[in-house]
Parts: sequence; structure tokens; C-alpha cells
Amino acid sequence: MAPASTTPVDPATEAWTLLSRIMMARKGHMLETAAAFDLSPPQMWALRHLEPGTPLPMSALAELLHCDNSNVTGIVDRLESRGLVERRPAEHDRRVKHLVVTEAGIEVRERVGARMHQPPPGFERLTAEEQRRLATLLRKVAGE
Amino acid sequence: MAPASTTPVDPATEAWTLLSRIMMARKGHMLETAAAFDLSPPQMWALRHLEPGTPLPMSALAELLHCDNSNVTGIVDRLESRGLVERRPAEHDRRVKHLVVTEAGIEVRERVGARMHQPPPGFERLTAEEQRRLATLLRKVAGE
DNA sequence: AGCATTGCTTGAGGTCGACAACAATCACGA
DNA sequence: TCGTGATTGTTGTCGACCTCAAGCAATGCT
Repeated sequence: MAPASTTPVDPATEAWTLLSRIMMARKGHMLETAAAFDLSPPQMWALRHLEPGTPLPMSALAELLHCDNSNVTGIVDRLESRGLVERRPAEHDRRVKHLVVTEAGIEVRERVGARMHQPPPGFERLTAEEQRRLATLLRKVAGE
Repeated sequence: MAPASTTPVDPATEAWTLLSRIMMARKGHMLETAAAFDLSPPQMWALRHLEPGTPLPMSALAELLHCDNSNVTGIVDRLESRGLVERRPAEHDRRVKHLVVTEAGIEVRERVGARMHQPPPGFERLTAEEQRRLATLLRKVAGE
């Protein structure tokens, strides 16, 4: 087998691979978070994508979720049946249905976010200064 | 508890949030990669978790995939029916079935990996030196 | 008005998710 | 040795998700 440790890897590729691994190790926590609020993962993502005060057409949500338009129907159905989201016909185009987070939805959305954004234990291994440098670099990658 | 908009955010939390966002933006590429090889996402993860030359019990794969034991049966069924993976009874414990990637499986696994590990465009915004620093920081977070 | 297009819903077919029940096998103590 | 209990993988059930095709209402263009 080829000695993978001695092979020089492109630093960007290495960084991206590490990033993927860190995220993968956090998958369990993500699933627990969704389960803690009786949400399926897609429902959780949908709720997170809906910003309070900013109505979003179903098709836009479908794009954000990287799934078919028809798929969003079912996901929103379940969120709506729990009173977390509301369908509201758009006045400028009656085909479009705007999604709005309800009060209860905002509550859940916030608590999910708080738990989801909690950094994994690995970040403790960095000093405060390193954490700042990491954030700065990632900000640049994310394009802000 | 302090107002989030005016409060400076913990750098670790900010880094983690950015990391999540970068990964989320790559979700489409992941789905395309799986689809390009006629694999479902779980099938792709399973194939990636199986290292050539290292037999893995079904239950171990279930843990890696963060899903129920019974669930792996179906995923492996489909991979096996395509000749990418093989079930082999373990000699030391006849309850256990070891999973082994076949030749064809290794081929697909490699090509999937090559495409998956390709860093997203955002990394081009970093200089080579910054990429190295980012990799170093992430290595520390990942615990290597 | 006529007609193609868009936005959402519905239905079919298939994969995945957790849970319960099961057979086969192992491990351990009486 | 034997019996009890735990473990491994499978099957079955049910709900959710996913894609695709078809359908319907509303829109916009000619």
C-alpha cells in the first residue's frame, strides 16, 4: 500500500478533508438535536432556513434544501400541522405560497440553533487566539 | 442571554457556525457526487467508511453511520447486489458478518473519494500560506 | 383570446429511519 | 454439562423522505 502519510497533499484538500471529518464526527450530535425536538433532520434544516420576518416561497426553500419542489410539500405539511410554520398566499402572485415561522416556530428554531451552533469539544484544543485566527480564515472561505 | 446582535460572539462558536455554513453550501456537490455513481448518500458513506483490506462487522458500520443495526442490512444488500461489497462470515464468531470491499468497490470508492475531497471554490480565496495555517488549525481541532 | 410557463400538489416507486420480534450464536455461572 | 442471558444480524412494520411524472391553478406573452 502507498504510504499515505509521506505523500504531500495539497493544503486546501487537506483542510477540506479535515473539515469534512470534523463535521462527520458531529453528525450524531445533529441527529440528537433534531430528535430532542421531535424533528426529522429535513424538518430541522427547513426551520433553520426560515428566517423570522422574512417570508420565503416554497420553491426557494426547495433550493436551499437541495431537493425537489414536491418534497417540500410534505415537510412543510408536518411543520404546519405542528403549528411551527404557516403557509400564506402571496398577494403579488397567487400561485406562490409564502412560508412564515409562527411564534411557536421561532421558539423552537432558536433553541435548535443554540444547540446546533454549540461548537464540538475539539475546539477547546485551540487557544482563544487560534480560535480567532480560525474564524478569520473560515470567514474568508465562506465569502464574507 | 445577552442580545446576540450587539454581543461579540465567542470565536469558537463563530468558527463552528462558519464551518457548518461552508459544509452546508457543499451539500449539493455531495448529492451530485453520489448520484453520479448511482449511489444513495447512505450507500456512499458506507462505501467510504469501508477501508480496503480491513473487514468491518455490520454493527461497526452501523455505529459509523449513526443508524440502527437493522438499517445497515438494506444498505449492504444493495451494495452487495451491485458487487461493490461482500459479506463474509467471521471465523472467530459466527454471528458476525464481515464486510469487505470488492475490486469493483475499491474502484468506485476511490473515484467517489477523489470527487468528494475536492475542495469547494471558497478555498481559492486563501493564499497557499493561509491554506496551510487553516489545515494546521483544523488538524488540531480534529485531534491529530 | 390562445397558449406556453410557472408554482405547488398529488401519486407511484424506491430508499432510509427507528422500533419490535426473531433465530443463531456466544459467554458465563451453577 | 447445562441453562440463562446477552449479542449479531435479519425480517416486518410504519412513517418520512426522495425523485419523477402528471395534474391543476395562476400567470404572462403574443
